[in-house]
Amino acid sequence: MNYWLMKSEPDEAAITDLARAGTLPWTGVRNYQARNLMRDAMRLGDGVLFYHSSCAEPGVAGLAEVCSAAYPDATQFDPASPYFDPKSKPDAPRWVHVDVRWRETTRLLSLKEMREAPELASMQVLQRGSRLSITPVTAAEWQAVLKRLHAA
DNA sequence: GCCAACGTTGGC
DNA sequence: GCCAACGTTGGC
Repeated sequence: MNYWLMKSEPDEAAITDLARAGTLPWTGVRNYQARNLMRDAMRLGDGVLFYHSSCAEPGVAGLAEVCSAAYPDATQFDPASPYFDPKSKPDAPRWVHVDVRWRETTRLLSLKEMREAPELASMQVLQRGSRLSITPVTAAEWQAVLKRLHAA
């Protein structure tokens, strides 16, 4: 069992959208490191911290889980999509993604609170210059986040 | 394979 | 809108 933090812009997909849909394909990843994590390291049932980014209140907004293996991202072949990649060919898809399933909509654990929490200081998403949209989370960090989320 | 130029991310 | 940090591109 592994744990991850996955960033989503709430304008595109907020935790409320995931709660409504049940599951969502994690489309639009166009970074090789993040793709490789989905393709090579994620397993069914892995825990996901659903993080809202590029918004007024960035932070962890809920919990989800990986519910599919990696498969080709259809948006890469769609010229009308902002994620269209003309260099990617259907017989050799460049971009893949997993599906995630909603588990829980939590209170917002803000980026500010995360930065102020000593037990979360090791989280990759908090490191200087970290931009990766998908980052691994240790079991200890996962437990620490859950403890905070479920505290008063 | 180097690396300068350019593009993107994402908090502020 | 700014800008630091990092990724990608493409000429050589």
